Amino acid sequence: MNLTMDKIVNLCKTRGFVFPGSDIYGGFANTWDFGPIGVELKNNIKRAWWKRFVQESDNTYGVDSAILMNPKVWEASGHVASFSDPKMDCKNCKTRHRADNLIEAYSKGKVNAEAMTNEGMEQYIADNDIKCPNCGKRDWTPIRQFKLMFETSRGTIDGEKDVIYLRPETCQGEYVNFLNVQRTARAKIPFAIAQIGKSFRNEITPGNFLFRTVEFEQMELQMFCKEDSSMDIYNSYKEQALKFVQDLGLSQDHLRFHDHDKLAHYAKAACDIQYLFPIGWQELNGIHHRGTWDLSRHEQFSGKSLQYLDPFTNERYIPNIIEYSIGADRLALALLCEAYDEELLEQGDTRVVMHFHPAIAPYKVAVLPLQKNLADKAQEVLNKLNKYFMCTYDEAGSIGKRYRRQDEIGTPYCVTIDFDTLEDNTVTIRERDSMKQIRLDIDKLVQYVSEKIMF
RNA sequence: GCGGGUGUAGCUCAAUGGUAGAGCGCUAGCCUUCCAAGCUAGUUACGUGAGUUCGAUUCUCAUCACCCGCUCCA
Repeated sequence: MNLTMDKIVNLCKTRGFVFPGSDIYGGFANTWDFGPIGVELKNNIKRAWWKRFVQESDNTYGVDSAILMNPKVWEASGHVASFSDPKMDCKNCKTRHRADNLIEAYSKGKVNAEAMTNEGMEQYIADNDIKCPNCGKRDWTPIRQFKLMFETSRGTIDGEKDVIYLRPETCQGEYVNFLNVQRTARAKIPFAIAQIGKSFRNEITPGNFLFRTVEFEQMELQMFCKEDSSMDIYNSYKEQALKFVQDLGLSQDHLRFHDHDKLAHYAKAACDIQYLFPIGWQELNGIHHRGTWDLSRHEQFSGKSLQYLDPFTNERYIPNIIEYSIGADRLALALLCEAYDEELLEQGDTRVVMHFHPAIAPYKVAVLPLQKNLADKAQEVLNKLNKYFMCTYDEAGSIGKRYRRQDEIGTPYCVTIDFDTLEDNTVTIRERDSMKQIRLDIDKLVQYVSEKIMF
Protein backbone atom coordinates (compact mmCIF):
# COMPACT_ATOMS: atom_id res chain seq x y z
CA MET A 1 0.00 0.00 0.00
CA ASN A 2 1.20 3.45 -0.86
CA LEU A 3 0.17 5.64 2.04
CA THR A 4 -0.39 9.27 1.20
CA MET A 5 -1.43 12.16 3.39
CA ASP A 6 -4.52 12.52 1.16
CA LYS A 7 -5.79 9.14 2.27
CA ILE A 8 -5.41 10.08 5.91
CA VAL A 9 -7.08 13.47 5.42
CA ASN A 10 -9.93 11.86 3.55
CA LEU A 11 -10.56 9.22 6.18
CA CYS A 12 -10.43 11.88 8.87
CA LYS A 13 -12.99 14.06 7.13
CA THR A 14 -15.40 11.32 6.16
CA ARG A 15 -15.37 9.43 9.45
CA GLY A 16 -15.20 12.37 11.83
CA PHE A 17 -11.66 12.36 13.17
CA VAL A 18 -10.70 15.81 11.93
CA PHE A 19 -12.47 18.50 9.91
CA PRO A 20 -11.02 21.58 8.23
CA GLY A 21 -11.25 24.56 10.59
CA SER A 22 -14.16 26.97 9.94
CA ASP A 23 -15.37 24.56 7.27
CA ILE A 24 -18.59 26.32 6.25
CA TYR A 25 -16.65 29.50 5.51
CA GLY A 26 -14.39 27.67 3.10
CA GLY A 27 -11.92 26.77 5.78
CA PHE A 28 -9.19 28.68 7.55
CA ALA A 29 -5.67 27.76 6.55
CA ASN A 30 -3.79 25.38 8.79
CA THR A 31 -6.40 25.07 11.46
CA TRP A 32 -8.18 21.80 12.06
CA ASP A 33 -11.09 20.81 14.25
CA PHE A 34 -11.13 17.42 15.91
CA GLY A 35 -14.47 15.69 15.44
CA PRO A 36 -16.33 13.20 17.63
CA ILE A 37 -13.84 10.37 17.30
CA GLY A 38 -10.80 12.61 16.77
CA VAL A 39 -11.26 14.25 20.14
CA GLU A 40 -11.44 10.82 21.77
CA LEU A 41 -8.26 9.76 20.03
CA LYS A 42 -6.42 12.90 21.05
CA ASN A 43 -7.67 12.80 24.63
CA ASN A 44 -6.57 9.18 24.87
CA ILE A 45 -3.13 10.14 23.61
CA LYS A 46 -2.85 12.92 26.15
CA ARG A 47 -4.09 10.65 28.92
CA ALA A 48 -1.57 7.97 27.98
CA TRP A 49 1.27 10.48 28.02
CA TRP A 50 0.19 11.95 31.35
CA LYS A 51 -0.17 8.51 32.85
CA ARG A 52 3.26 7.45 31.71
CA PHE A 53 5.18 10.59 32.61
CA VAL A 54 3.23 12.10 35.52
CA GLN A 55 1.05 9.49 37.16
CA GLU A 56 3.65 6.71 37.06
CA SER A 57 6.54 9.01 37.94
CA ASP A 58 7.48 9.70 41.55
CA ASN A 59 9.10 13.04 40.82
CA THR A 60 7.03 14.71 38.11
CA TYR A 61 4.32 17.24 38.89
CA GLY A 62 1.75 18.71 36.57
CA VAL A 63 0.71 22.28 35.94
CA ASP A 64 -1.71 24.00 33.61
CA SER A 65 -0.38 27.50 33.18
CA ALA A 66 -2.03 30.48 31.51
CA ILE A 67 -1.68 30.91 27.77
CA LEU A 68 -1.40 34.66 28.21
CA MET A 69 1.69 35.61 30.16
CA ASN A 70 3.37 38.80 31.26
CA PRO A 71 5.10 40.09 28.10
CA LYS A 72 8.37 40.23 30.04
CA VAL A 73 8.37 36.44 29.96
CA TRP A 74 8.87 36.62 26.22
CA GLU A 75 11.58 39.21 26.52
CA ALA A 76 13.40 36.95 28.94
CA SER A 77 12.90 33.91 26.75
CA GLY A 78 14.32 35.78 23.78
CA HIS A 79 11.20 35.41 21.69
CA VAL A 80 10.40 39.09 21.37
CA ALA A 81 13.85 39.75 19.99
CA SER A 82 14.54 36.66 17.95
CA PHE A 83 11.23 35.09 17.15
CA SER A 84 10.76 37.29 14.14
CA ASP A 85 12.94 36.48 11.21
CA PRO A 86 14.34 39.00 8.71
CA LYS A 87 13.24 37.70 5.32
CA MET A 88 14.10 38.80 1.80
CA ASP A 89 12.53 37.61 -1.41
CA CYS A 90 14.49 37.08 -4.58
CA LYS A 91 12.51 38.99 -7.22
CA ASN A 92 14.06 36.92 -9.98
CA CYS A 93 13.27 33.37 -8.90
CA LYS A 94 10.64 34.15 -6.23
CA THR A 95 12.33 32.24 -3.45
CA ARG A 96 12.52 33.51 0.10
CA HIS A 97 15.58 33.65 2.28
CA ARG A 98 16.61 34.76 5.72
CA ALA A 99 18.91 37.74 5.50
CA ASP A 100 20.92 36.71 8.56
CA ASN A 101 21.46 33.23 7.17
CA LEU A 102 22.68 34.65 3.87
CA ILE A 103 25.21 36.82 5.63
CA GLU A 104 26.43 34.09 7.93
CA ALA A 105 26.77 31.69 5.04
CA TYR A 106 28.64 34.28 2.98
CA SER A 107 31.00 35.20 5.81
CA LYS A 108 31.30 31.56 6.84
CA GLY A 109 30.06 32.46 10.29
CA LYS A 110 32.57 35.27 10.88
CA VAL A 111 29.93 37.96 10.85
CA ASN A 112 27.29 37.86 13.55
CA ALA A 113 24.22 38.90 11.63
CA GLU A 114 21.97 38.63 14.66
CA ALA A 115 23.67 41.68 16.08
CA MET A 116 22.98 43.73 12.93
CA THR A 117 20.02 45.96 12.20
CA ASN A 118 17.90 45.31 9.13
CA GLU A 119 19.47 48.32 7.42
CA GLY A 120 22.89 47.00 8.35
CA MET A 121 22.12 43.63 6.85
CA GLU A 122 20.74 45.15 3.66
CA GLN A 123 23.86 47.29 3.36
CA TYR A 124 26.16 44.33 3.99
CA ILE A 125 24.38 42.28 1.35
CA ALA A 126 24.65 45.12 -1.16
CA ASP A 127 28.29 45.87 -0.35
CA ASN A 128 29.36 42.28 -0.68
CA ASP A 129 27.13 41.56 -3.65
CA ILE A 130 25.56 38.53 -1.99
CA LYS A 131 23.52 36.69 -4.58
CA CYS A 132 20.52 34.44 -4.41
CA PRO A 133 21.72 30.92 -3.62
CA ASN A 134 18.95 29.56 -5.77
CA CYS A 135 19.31 31.46 -9.05
CA GLY A 136 22.55 33.43 -8.67
CA LYS A 137 21.01 36.84 -9.30
CA ARG A 138 21.07 39.75 -6.88
CA ASP A 139 17.60 41.26 -7.04
CA TRP A 140 16.35 41.40 -3.47
CA THR A 141 13.26 42.92 -1.92
CA PRO A 142 13.92 44.94 1.25
CA ILE A 143 14.02 42.97 4.49
CA ARG A 144 10.67 42.33 6.08
CA GLN A 145 10.11 40.93 9.54
CA PHE A 146 7.86 37.98 9.93
CA LYS A 147 6.54 37.92 13.42
CA LEU A 148 6.22 34.38 14.62
CA MET A 149 4.30 35.22 17.77
CA PHE A 150 0.63 36.06 17.55
CA GLU A 151 -0.04 39.40 19.12
CA THR A 152 -3.16 40.51 20.84
CA SER A 153 -3.85 43.25 23.32
CA ARG A 154 -5.04 43.76 26.81
CA GLY A 155 -7.14 46.71 27.87
CA THR A 156 -10.55 47.76 26.70
CA ILE A 157 -9.79 51.37 25.83
CA ASP A 158 -8.59 51.77 22.28
CA GLY A 159 -5.23 53.42 22.12
CA GLU A 160 -4.33 52.40 25.64
CA LYS A 161 -3.79 48.78 24.90
CA ASP A 162 -0.77 46.78 25.85
CA VAL A 163 0.53 44.28 23.37
CA ILE A 164 0.51 40.77 24.73
CA TYR A 165 1.29 37.48 23.05
CA LEU A 166 -0.23 34.09 22.62
CA ARG A 167 2.45 31.77 23.95
CA PRO A 168 4.63 30.19 21.25
CA GLU A 169 5.66 27.42 23.64
CA THR A 170 4.29 26.07 26.89
CA CYS A 171 7.53 25.52 28.79
CA GLN A 172 7.77 29.09 30.11
CA GLY A 173 4.78 28.24 32.29
CA GLU A 174 6.93 25.66 34.06
CA TYR A 175 9.96 27.90 34.37
CA VAL A 176 8.05 30.72 36.03
CA ASN A 177 6.44 28.22 38.41
CA PHE A 178 9.64 26.39 39.20
CA LEU A 179 9.83 27.47 42.84
CA ASN A 180 6.04 27.42 43.37
CA VAL A 181 5.93 23.78 42.43
CA GLN A 182 9.13 22.91 44.22
CA ARG A 183 7.89 24.45 47.47
CA THR A 184 4.31 23.17 47.45
CA ALA A 185 5.14 19.67 46.24
CA ARG A 186 8.16 19.63 48.58
CA ALA A 187 10.06 18.46 45.53
CA LYS A 188 13.75 17.65 45.61
CA ILE A 189 16.00 17.88 42.63
CA PRO A 190 15.93 16.07 40.30
CA PHE A 191 12.25 16.65 39.64
CA ALA A 192 10.15 17.60 36.64
CA ILE A 193 7.17 19.78 35.88
CA ALA A 194 4.87 18.59 33.11
CA GLN A 195 2.21 20.34 31.11
CA ILE A 196 -0.13 19.70 28.22
CA GLY A 197 -1.42 22.77 26.47
CA LYS A 198 -1.80 24.82 23.36
CA SER A 199 0.81 27.00 21.73
CA PHE A 200 0.53 29.35 18.79
CA ARG A 201 2.98 30.14 16.04
CA ASN A 202 2.47 32.42 13.13
CA GLU A 203 4.47 30.16 10.85
CA ILE A 204 5.00 31.40 7.34
CA THR A 205 4.68 28.02 5.75
CA PRO A 206 2.72 25.59 7.82
CA GLY A 207 0.99 22.68 6.23
CA ASN A 208 0.85 18.96 5.72
CA PHE A 209 -2.42 18.46 7.57
CA LEU A 210 -1.89 18.20 11.32
CA PHE A 211 1.88 18.16 10.97
CA ARG A 212 2.41 21.88 11.17
CA THR A 213 -0.44 24.10 12.26
CA VAL A 214 -0.60 27.63 13.59
CA GLU A 215 -2.23 26.39 16.79
CA PHE A 216 -0.97 23.17 18.29
CA GLU A 217 -0.89 21.23 21.49
CA GLN A 218 2.31 20.31 23.24
CA MET A 219 2.89 17.62 25.82
CA GLU A 220 6.11 18.43 27.54
CA LEU A 221 8.05 18.29 30.75
CA GLN A 222 10.98 20.17 32.15
CA MET A 223 13.33 18.20 34.35
CA PHE A 224 15.32 20.30 36.81
CA CYS A 225 18.58 18.67 37.73
CA LYS A 226 22.17 19.11 38.81
CA GLU A 227 24.66 19.65 36.09
CA ASP A 228 26.70 16.55 36.85
CA SER A 229 23.73 14.24 36.32
CA SER A 230 22.15 16.21 33.50
CA MET A 231 23.56 14.23 30.58
CA ASP A 232 22.45 10.95 32.13
CA ILE A 233 18.95 12.34 32.54
CA TYR A 234 19.02 13.67 28.99
CA ASN A 235 19.91 10.23 27.67
CA SER A 236 17.34 8.58 29.88
CA TYR A 237 14.59 10.76 28.41
CA LYS A 238 15.68 9.85 24.90
CA GLU A 239 15.04 6.23 25.77
CA GLN A 240 11.79 6.92 27.63
CA ALA A 241 10.46 9.07 24.81
CA LEU A 242 11.23 6.39 22.27
CA LYS A 243 9.67 3.66 24.37
CA PHE A 244 6.52 5.72 24.85
CA VAL A 245 5.79 6.10 21.16
CA GLN A 246 6.70 2.49 20.51
CA ASP A 247 4.33 1.34 23.25
CA LEU A 248 1.59 3.37 21.59
CA GLY A 249 2.15 1.36 18.45
CA LEU A 250 4.64 3.23 16.28
CA SER A 251 6.86 0.67 14.64
CA GLN A 252 10.59 0.64 15.18
CA ASP A 253 11.18 0.84 11.44
CA HIS A 254 9.38 4.17 11.32
CA LEU A 255 11.35 5.76 14.16
CA ARG A 256 14.85 7.08 14.50
CA PHE A 257 16.91 9.44 16.60
CA HIS A 258 18.23 12.54 15.00
CA ASP A 259 20.91 14.29 17.02
CA HIS A 260 21.35 17.97 16.26
CA ASP A 261 24.75 19.09 15.16
CA LYS A 262 23.64 22.72 14.96
CA LEU A 263 22.47 23.76 18.42
CA ALA A 264 20.45 26.74 19.56
CA HIS A 265 22.57 29.27 21.41
CA TYR A 266 21.37 28.13 24.83
CA ALA A 267 21.40 24.37 24.23
CA LYS A 268 24.05 21.95 25.37
CA ALA A 269 22.60 19.00 23.48
CA ALA A 270 19.50 18.32 21.42
CA CYS A 271 17.97 15.29 19.85
CA ASP A 272 14.78 14.62 17.95
CA ILE A 273 12.86 11.47 17.48
CA GLN A 274 11.74 11.37 13.88
CA TYR A 275 8.88 9.44 12.43
CA LEU A 276 8.56 8.28 8.85
CA PHE A 277 5.43 10.18 7.83
CA PRO A 278 4.00 9.84 4.30
CA ILE A 279 5.85 13.10 3.62
CA GLY A 280 9.16 11.62 4.80
CA TRP A 281 11.18 11.60 8.00
CA GLN A 282 9.98 14.42 10.20
CA GLU A 283 10.37 15.44 13.79
CA LEU A 284 7.95 13.92 16.21
CA ASN A 285 9.44 15.11 19.46
CA GLY A 286 12.48 16.83 20.85
CA ILE A 287 14.71 16.34 23.84
CA HIS A 288 16.81 19.38 24.65
CA HIS A 289 19.47 20.04 27.21
CA ARG A 290 18.85 23.72 27.95
CA GLY A 291 21.46 24.20 30.63
CA THR A 292 20.77 27.04 33.06
CA TRP A 293 19.84 29.48 30.33
CA ASP A 294 16.09 29.78 30.92
CA LEU A 295 16.13 30.15 34.69
CA SER A 296 19.10 32.50 34.56
CA ARG A 297 17.29 34.73 32.12
CA HIS A 298 14.16 34.74 34.27
CA GLU A 299 16.25 35.65 37.31
CA GLN A 300 17.74 38.50 35.36
CA PHE A 301 14.46 39.83 33.95
CA SER A 302 12.27 39.28 37.01
CA GLY A 303 14.80 40.23 39.62
CA LYS A 304 13.72 37.20 41.65
CA SER A 305 16.09 34.50 42.75
CA LEU A 306 15.39 31.15 41.13
CA GLN A 307 18.06 29.30 42.99
CA TYR A 308 17.40 25.92 44.47
CA LEU A 309 18.56 25.23 48.00
CA ASP A 310 19.87 21.72 48.19
CA PRO A 311 18.65 20.36 51.57
CA PHE A 312 21.47 17.83 51.80
CA THR A 313 24.46 19.99 51.02
CA ASN A 314 23.00 23.44 51.70
CA GLU A 315 24.39 24.70 48.43
CA ARG A 316 22.37 27.07 46.28
CA TYR A 317 22.37 26.80 42.54
CA ILE A 318 20.35 27.28 39.39
CA PRO A 319 19.49 23.82 38.12
CA ASN A 320 20.05 22.57 34.62
CA ILE A 321 16.97 21.82 32.57
CA ILE A 322 16.27 18.86 30.36
CA GLU A 323 13.22 19.43 28.19
CA TYR A 324 11.20 16.66 26.65
CA SER A 325 8.48 17.89 24.33
CA ILE A 326 6.13 16.13 21.93
CA GLY A 327 3.32 17.52 19.79
CA ALA A 328 -0.04 15.96 20.59
CA ASP A 329 -1.50 16.72 17.16
CA ARG A 330 1.63 15.53 15.47
CA LEU A 331 1.60 12.32 17.47
CA ALA A 332 -2.07 11.85 16.62
CA LEU A 333 -1.12 12.19 12.95
CA ALA A 334 1.68 9.65 13.32
CA LEU A 335 -0.66 7.21 15.03
CA LEU A 336 -3.29 7.70 12.33
CA CYS A 337 -0.66 6.97 9.68
CA GLU A 338 0.67 3.97 11.56
CA ALA A 339 -2.79 2.50 12.18
CA TYR A 340 -3.97 2.95 8.60
CA ASP A 341 -4.30 -0.26 6.64
CA GLU A 342 -6.08 -1.13 3.45
CA GLU A 343 -7.35 -4.65 3.07
CA LEU A 344 -7.72 -6.02 -0.41
CA LEU A 345 -11.13 -7.52 -1.07
CA GLU A 346 -12.18 -10.14 -3.56
CA GLN A 347 -13.61 -7.79 -6.18
CA GLY A 348 -10.43 -5.76 -6.18
CA ASP A 349 -11.91 -3.18 -3.84
CA THR A 350 -10.22 -2.11 -0.68
CA ARG A 351 -11.47 -1.34 2.76
CA VAL A 352 -9.76 0.60 5.50
CA VAL A 353 -8.96 -0.88 8.89
CA MET A 354 -7.44 1.26 11.60
CA HIS A 355 -5.19 -0.80 13.86
CA PHE A 356 -4.98 1.51 16.86
CA HIS A 357 -3.60 0.39 20.17
CA PRO A 358 -6.79 -0.24 22.18
CA ALA A 359 -5.75 2.40 24.71
CA ILE A 360 -6.02 5.18 22.14
CA ALA A 361 -8.90 3.86 20.03
CA PRO A 362 -11.78 6.37 20.11
CA TYR A 363 -14.39 3.78 20.99
CA LYS A 364 -13.37 0.75 23.01
CA VAL A 365 -16.55 -1.20 22.37
CA ALA A 366 -19.34 -1.10 19.83
CA VAL A 367 -22.58 -2.65 21.04
CA LEU A 368 -24.51 -4.29 18.23
CA PRO A 369 -27.87 -6.05 18.44
CA LEU A 370 -27.93 -8.85 15.89
CA GLN A 371 -31.40 -7.70 14.95
CA LYS A 372 -33.34 -4.58 15.73
CA ASN A 373 -35.76 -6.42 18.01
CA LEU A 374 -32.82 -7.05 20.34
CA ALA A 375 -32.31 -3.31 20.77
CA ASP A 376 -33.65 -3.18 24.33
CA LYS A 377 -31.23 -5.77 25.59
CA ALA A 378 -28.40 -4.14 23.65
CA GLN A 379 -29.14 -0.77 25.26
CA GLU A 380 -29.01 -2.43 28.63
CA VAL A 381 -25.54 -3.79 27.89
CA LEU A 382 -24.44 -0.43 26.48
CA ASN A 383 -25.52 1.36 29.63
CA LYS A 384 -23.43 -1.02 31.71
CA LEU A 385 -20.32 -0.59 29.61
CA ASN A 386 -20.37 3.14 29.01
CA LYS A 387 -19.92 3.79 32.71
CA TYR A 388 -16.39 2.48 32.27
CA PHE A 389 -15.29 3.40 28.77
CA MET A 390 -16.27 5.13 25.57
CA CYS A 391 -18.74 2.99 23.64
CA THR A 392 -20.86 3.32 20.57
CA TYR A 393 -24.03 1.67 19.42
CA ASP A 394 -25.19 0.65 15.96
CA GLU A 395 -28.25 -1.23 14.79
CA ALA A 396 -28.36 -0.11 11.16
CA GLY A 397 -27.52 -2.56 8.39
CA SER A 398 -26.21 -6.08 8.46
CA ILE A 399 -23.94 -7.26 11.22
CA GLY A 400 -21.02 -7.59 8.79
CA LYS A 401 -21.47 -4.04 7.62
CA ARG A 402 -21.46 -2.81 11.17
CA TYR A 403 -18.26 -4.71 11.96
CA ARG A 404 -16.67 -2.95 9.02
CA ARG A 405 -17.84 0.46 10.14
CA GLN A 406 -16.12 -0.16 13.45
CA ASP A 407 -12.97 -1.53 11.81
CA GLU A 408 -12.69 1.64 9.79
CA ILE A 409 -12.52 3.81 12.91
CA GLY A 410 -10.39 1.37 14.86
CA THR A 411 -12.84 0.13 17.49
CA PRO A 412 -11.04 -2.85 19.05
CA TYR A 413 -14.09 -4.74 20.34
CA CYS A 414 -17.60 -5.39 19.09
CA VAL A 415 -20.15 -6.88 21.45
CA THR A 416 -23.05 -8.56 19.70
CA ILE A 417 -26.33 -9.28 21.40
CA ASP A 418 -28.25 -12.26 19.99
CA PHE A 419 -31.23 -14.37 21.04
CA ASP A 420 -29.10 -16.56 23.28
CA THR A 421 -28.23 -13.44 25.24
CA LEU A 422 -31.83 -13.27 26.44
CA GLU A 423 -31.58 -16.84 27.69
CA ASP A 424 -28.12 -17.16 29.21
CA ASN A 425 -26.81 -13.58 29.63
CA THR A 426 -23.85 -14.12 27.31
CA VAL A 427 -22.71 -12.11 24.30
CA THR A 428 -20.30 -12.52 21.42
CA ILE A 429 -17.24 -10.33 21.71
CA ARG A 430 -15.35 -9.92 18.47
CA GLU A 431 -11.82 -8.61 18.28
CA ARG A 432 -10.88 -6.28 15.43
CA ASP A 433 -7.37 -7.41 14.65
CA SER A 434 -7.84 -11.15 14.92
CA MET A 435 -11.54 -11.20 13.95
CA LYS A 436 -11.83 -13.91 16.57
CA GLN A 437 -15.08 -14.27 18.45
CA ILE A 438 -15.59 -15.58 21.93
CA ARG A 439 -18.62 -16.00 24.11
CA LEU A 440 -18.63 -14.08 27.35
CA ASP A 441 -20.97 -13.49 30.26
CA ILE A 442 -22.22 -9.90 30.31
CA ASP A 443 -21.01 -9.41 33.87
CA LYS A 444 -17.46 -10.24 32.82
CA LEU A 445 -17.30 -7.76 29.96
CA VAL A 446 -16.05 -4.78 31.91
CA GLN A 447 -13.13 -6.65 33.37
CA TYR A 448 -12.27 -8.35 30.09
CA VAL A 449 -12.18 -5.10 28.13
CA SER A 450 -10.47 -3.13 30.90
CA GLU A 451 -7.51 -5.48 30.86
CA LYS A 452 -7.21 -5.34 27.10
CA ILE A 453 -7.25 -1.56 26.82
CA MET A 454 -4.77 -0.93 29.61
CA PHE A 455 -1.82 1.23 28.61
C1' G B 1 3.79 37.91 1.20
C1' C B 2 5.37 35.71 -4.01
C1' G B 3 4.68 31.93 -8.04
C1' G B 4 1.60 27.79 -9.87
C1' G B 5 -2.99 24.90 -9.38
C1' U B 6 -8.05 23.91 -7.79
C1' G B 7 -13.33 25.12 -6.55
C1' U B 8 -20.29 20.71 -9.04
C1' A B 9 -24.22 16.28 -3.41
C1' G B 10 -21.11 13.89 2.85
C1' C B 11 -17.17 11.28 -0.50
C1' U B 12 -15.33 9.99 -5.73
C1' C B 13 -16.47 11.70 -10.40
C1' A B 14 -19.64 13.23 -14.88
C1' A B 15 -22.50 16.48 -18.27
C1' U B 16 -24.19 21.26 -20.11
C1' G B 17 -24.66 28.88 -22.96
C1' G B 18 -31.45 27.01 -21.72
C1' U B 19 -30.21 26.02 -13.67
C1' A B 20 -27.44 19.25 -13.40
C1' G B 21 -26.66 13.02 -13.23
C1' A B 22 -24.03 8.35 -11.49
C1' G B 23 -21.56 5.23 -7.91
C1' C B 24 -20.58 5.04 -2.86
C1' G B 25 -22.53 6.86 1.72
C1' C B 26 -26.56 8.24 4.83
C1' U B 27 -32.07 7.88 6.54
C1' A B 28 -36.81 5.15 6.81
C1' G B 29 -39.53 0.61 5.84
C1' C B 30 -39.73 -4.72 4.45
C1' C B 31 -36.50 -8.88 4.97
C1' U B 32 -32.50 -11.04 7.76
C1' U B 33 -29.68 -15.49 13.80
C1' C B 34 -22.42 -13.14 13.23
C1' C B 35 -18.31 -10.29 8.63
C1' A B 36 -20.01 -5.29 2.52
C1' A B 37 -27.08 -9.41 0.84
C1' G B 38 -31.66 -7.95 -1.49
C1' C B 39 -36.12 -4.85 -2.45
C1' U B 40 -38.81 -0.02 -1.90
C1' A B 41 -38.75 5.01 -0.80
C1' G B 42 -36.08 9.25 0.67
C1' U B 43 -31.65 12.56 1.29
C1' U B 44 -28.10 16.40 -0.49
C1' A B 45 -24.33 20.30 -4.92
C1' C B 46 -22.75 24.26 -9.32
C1' G B 47 -17.39 29.02 -3.42
C1' U B 48 -18.84 34.57 -3.69
C1' G B 49 -19.66 39.09 -6.55
C1' A B 50 -19.85 41.71 -11.05
C1' G B 51 -19.71 41.77 -16.50
C1' U B 52 -21.00 39.74 -21.58
C1' U B 53 -25.81 37.52 -23.01
C1' C B 54 -32.74 37.04 -24.12
C1' G B 55 -30.56 33.50 -20.72
C1' A B 56 -24.29 31.81 -17.22
C1' U B 57 -22.86 26.11 -13.29
C1' U B 58 -20.48 26.66 -18.26
C1' C B 59 -17.34 32.54 -21.20
C1' U B 60 -14.66 37.12 -18.97
C1' C B 61 -13.00 39.87 -14.74
C1' A B 62 -12.60 40.37 -9.67
C1' U B 63 -12.82 38.27 -4.95
C1' C B 64 -12.62 34.47 -1.26
C1' A B 65 -10.93 29.84 0.30
C1' C B 66 -8.02 25.66 -0.08
C1' C B 67 -3.80 22.75 -2.21
C1' C B 68 1.57 22.55 -3.99
C1' G B 69 6.43 25.15 -3.83
C1' C B 70 9.70 29.34 -1.28
C1' U B 71 10.17 28.56 5.33
C1' C B 72 10.95 25.93 9.66
C1' C B 73 11.52 21.93 13.59
C1' A B 74 6.40 20.45 18.56
